[in-house]
Amino acid sequence: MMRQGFAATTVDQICAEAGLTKGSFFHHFESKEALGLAAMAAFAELGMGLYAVAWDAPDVGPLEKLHRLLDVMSDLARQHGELLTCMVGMLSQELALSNATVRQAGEGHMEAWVGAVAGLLTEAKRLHPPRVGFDSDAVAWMLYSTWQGSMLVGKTRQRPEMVIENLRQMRAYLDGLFEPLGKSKSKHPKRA
Amino acid sequence: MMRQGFAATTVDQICAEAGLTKGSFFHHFESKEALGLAAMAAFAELGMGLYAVAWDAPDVGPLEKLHRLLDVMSDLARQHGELLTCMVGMLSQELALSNATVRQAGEGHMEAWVGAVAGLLTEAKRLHPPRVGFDSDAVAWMLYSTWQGSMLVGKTRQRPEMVIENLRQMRAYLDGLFEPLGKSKSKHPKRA
DNA sequence: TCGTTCATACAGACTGGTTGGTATGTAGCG
DNA sequence: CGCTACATACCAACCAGTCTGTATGAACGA
Repeated sequence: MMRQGFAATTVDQICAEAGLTKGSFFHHFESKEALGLAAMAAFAELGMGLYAVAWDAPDVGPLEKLHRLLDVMSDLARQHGELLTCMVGMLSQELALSNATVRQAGEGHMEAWVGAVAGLLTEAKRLHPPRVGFDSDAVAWMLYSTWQGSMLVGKTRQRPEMVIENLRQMRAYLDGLFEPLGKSKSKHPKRA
Repeated sequence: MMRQGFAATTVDQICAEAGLTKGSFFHHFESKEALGLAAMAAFAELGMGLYAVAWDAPDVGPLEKLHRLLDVMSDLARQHGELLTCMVGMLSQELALSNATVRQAGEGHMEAWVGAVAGLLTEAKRLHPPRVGFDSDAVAWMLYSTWQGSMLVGKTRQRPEMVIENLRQMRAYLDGLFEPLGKSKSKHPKRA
């Protein structure tokens, strides 16, 4: 589904790759749509597990956690190269306007990521009062949108370096929110 | 295709909506894929026409042109609301990894937008030397990725306000590149 | 220990509707 | 006459989903 999209992926193909038959498929899944939802959920859980090593790190400040999150995302881009694709973004793009169930599921998975990041941003605001205020949710949605867009464009251009470069700029944007000027600029030296 | 994706949109459906028959369809298009490519090209041309009113404005500086471009994009988000979708992003997402022709076409359309924006950024750098240097192409790709991602996420959340808010933050990011601090902050007062 | 029961996990054949694409014909027009 | 723009009829392949059957194994009573 990540390679071909939802509609172009047939149940027969899935069964062949799984080494099972259609009878078995429809024993486990009520419909093809149900599998799509399950695939999204499984992918999201997998991803959240990876992200969690960043934001669940003990004895680490919220700003550092955000940087570690960007590290994880950069690693993903490096490891998966031209095949870096998000199941949630993929199925949402294809089905959001024609399938309300999938749309809501995608929205939910997105909210989970954004909720965690917004929490870190709010905590970071408390510890490092920024010069100009900002809305944690708005910034988190912005970061998520850029992340999704980067994977989409990076896939189309077959250029994972661009995704990493975009993440570098996200880092700069984030730092800019907390370090308006002059402050400890090299606190998080050239990562990613 | 923007509502359902490429694969889920049948030639019969297209013919019905166009008020024509299949015989006629395959007289004008060699295949369904050819229509997809044509749809992408038509959409890109339409979009570039809208963007052009920003970057082809006479007697206007490059930075102002960039801001007008963001104005155009905000207007698009406002006007199209929950249906704001890019044909290029849509078909690229679905087909980039399984259809090389569509992938290259999508890449080409993306490059056209990015090329124009990178040109403006380079010109702006000449006129308003930024405190820290940046790569025009990298920033342009970042902006485009965020634009694509915002449309994707905004569609999934059914929340066009988020797209507009993201564009606001893109504006701030852009300004931050040229106005490190203290300078004429309200040169482009609360637009978007 | 053994037979019975029953639910689960799977296989495989089948179907009715659909799909992209083709073959053929024709109306209109310069 | 010949070319373009369309229509009609048709097809073979395919698709999601169904139906029916079977192997396995746990639970249980005697």
